[in-house]
Amino acid sequence: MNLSTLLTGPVDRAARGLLGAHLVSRIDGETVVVALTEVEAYGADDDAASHAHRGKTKRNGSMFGAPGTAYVYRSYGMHWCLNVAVMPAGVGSAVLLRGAVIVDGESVVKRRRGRATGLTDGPGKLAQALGVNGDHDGIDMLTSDLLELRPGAAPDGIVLATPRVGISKEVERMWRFVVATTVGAPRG
DNA sequence: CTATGGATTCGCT
DNA sequence: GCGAATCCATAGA
Repeated sequence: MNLSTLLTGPVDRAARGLLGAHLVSRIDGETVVVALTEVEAYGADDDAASHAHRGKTKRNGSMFGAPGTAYVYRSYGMHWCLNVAVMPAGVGSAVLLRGAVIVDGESVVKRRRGRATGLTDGPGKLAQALGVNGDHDGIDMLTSDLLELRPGAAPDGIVLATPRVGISKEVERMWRFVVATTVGAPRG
């Protein structure tokens, strides 16, 4: 199955299927490549934990974009979080990219993050590692050179489904997917 | 108009 | 383990 097909389908399926996919960032002229190891699915009206729950707004508009559209939002006033819009345009579903392993560009990431460990094991960290900020909201990651999503090898390990992190509603929905071989998988 | 509440991270204890 | 840092769209008056 190709990425476009995957991203047009149900958001929990898409999230699970994105594990192992590669994300290539060429932001600021520096290349960083990561392989996704931790994602969360966020639905539309029926998912009270989702930003799209109360409909389309200026802030979450990209969530309603075509499959593969980047939805970038500011979290807690200081961090950026990167999501991939899922389902046909007009439907507010997205997959939050929470964690990854670095495939290429580790030195760039260390410089951007200002540290040598814990580089990409959290949504804010991952966005910073890739150089993603509010300017990149709305980018089509299936066609952009700046931020490109491309198929990768299936995850080498068991995939766990757990409750999502940091939310207060819909806690029982098992929509966080983590590759179990990720050593020290956070808050599992 | 003002108040509020986060899909978090880091440093200090 | 705990709390501070810090933005701004949304909701309510």
